[in-house]
Amino acid sequence: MSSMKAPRGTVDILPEEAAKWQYVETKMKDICSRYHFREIRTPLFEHTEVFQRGVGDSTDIVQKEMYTFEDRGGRSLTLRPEGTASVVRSFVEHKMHGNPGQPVKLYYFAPMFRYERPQKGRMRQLNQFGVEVLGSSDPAVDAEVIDLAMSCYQELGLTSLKLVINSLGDHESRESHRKALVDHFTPYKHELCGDCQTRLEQNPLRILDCKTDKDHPAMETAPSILDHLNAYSEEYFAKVKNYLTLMGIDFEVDANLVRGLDYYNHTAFEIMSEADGFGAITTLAGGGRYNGLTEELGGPNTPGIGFGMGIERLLMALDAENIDIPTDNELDCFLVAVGEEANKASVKLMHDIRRNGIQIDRDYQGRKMKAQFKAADRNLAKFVLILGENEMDKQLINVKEMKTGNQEEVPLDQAVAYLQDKLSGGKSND
RNA sequence: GCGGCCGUGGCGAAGUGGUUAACGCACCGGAUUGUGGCUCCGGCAUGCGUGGGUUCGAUCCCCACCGGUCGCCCCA
Repeated sequence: MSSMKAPRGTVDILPEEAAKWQYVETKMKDICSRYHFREIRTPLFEHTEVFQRGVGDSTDIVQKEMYTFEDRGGRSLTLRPEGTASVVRSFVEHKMHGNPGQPVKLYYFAPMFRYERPQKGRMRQLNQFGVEVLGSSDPAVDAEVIDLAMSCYQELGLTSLKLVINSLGDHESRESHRKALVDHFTPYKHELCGDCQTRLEQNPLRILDCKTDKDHPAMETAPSILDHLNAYSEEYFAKVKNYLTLMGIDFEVDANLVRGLDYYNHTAFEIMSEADGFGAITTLAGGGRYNGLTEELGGPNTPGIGFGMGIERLLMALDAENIDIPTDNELDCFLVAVGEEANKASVKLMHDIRRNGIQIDRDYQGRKMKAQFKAADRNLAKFVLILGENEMDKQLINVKEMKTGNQEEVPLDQAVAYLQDKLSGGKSND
């Protein structure tokens, strides 16, 4: 019984909900087209090593959240937990650095899998929309990617948004900062939480992100990455901020924003919802620059930047801000057939109507006319076509416009043309 | 992985240690031989997440497990 339910942390997206997904996807794709990004579809799973190297061994994702399995050939495979590693692997594999149009601007719409305890806004199968730009280290690209993400939310009507950005600097800056962090926190090592004691050695940057130790006095005086940026990194960050300002995009700099994945450097950003009642989880999207990741995955040194955006969280945010997604539930026509002859004729008639671009459905329960009309009403049919014995005798159909209640007799062989006229006329009059 | 709360028909929701498990919505049928609403009548859980235990007897008590939910960690 219970094994016949959707696995923990997964959900079925039923038709009513799926309509919203379609709307959102259409909007994203339209925006991507305007920013000249093209879609890429990579496999649902990869060799485990792609994520170990791409996402980073020290990350929570790799350490405890991956769906890893062995296939019949003994290969270790993993359901993708995030999008960037797969896209970069594909970029390297297909040598896209040699493609004519550089940089390569890609987007994807794909399910991700993470083995976690489910809660509001956190699923084991989640869906992300994301983009990646490979082949440019122009800060204008960083700004463009952030702008694209903000456009997605804003064009859907969201307003309670907060954009937070930071710079993690280049390798030299990070090393300098790392040393400073280790020097700073080592004296307090025994006062920090267990995770942070480990982080002190593996990735001291992430101590700044710790919620457990956030009130520790040493946190306040911790060296900021922003004080360790070298000239190049500082200028880079300044340009990104300047471009955002030029576009009128509000942001907040948070020196403690470090992001969970190992591959980030320079620009890191997060977009959060500030809507009431959004729950404990507020991050809608996160991303950043990952120069060096291509080399990690065996390709030539190619700069890159991208973000991932949770669709479930986006829909939650729309809900929290009471934004209704327009869904067209109306049905052009519903056919009411009574009698065996009419039943037979309706099969052919519906076929013709559909081939001519008009929607039509009918009753298949053998119900009486009244019940069929009820069904037509429930399905929000604009027109009901009535085909009974009387109509069959005269080779015509009765067409009733539900909104007005008007009913007309139409010769059977003119039904399609009549409906086309009525339906197009109705649209242009609205 | 840790903690709180929860688990009764398609949905919402009463309920009690002992054989009719309320009610509302939805759905189906009838009153209405071919027309959407309303009204009225009728139908709709051999079952109370699963498995054990306590008991003469459990949906109701206990335990475990599963699932949901909210929060922690972390993230989308």
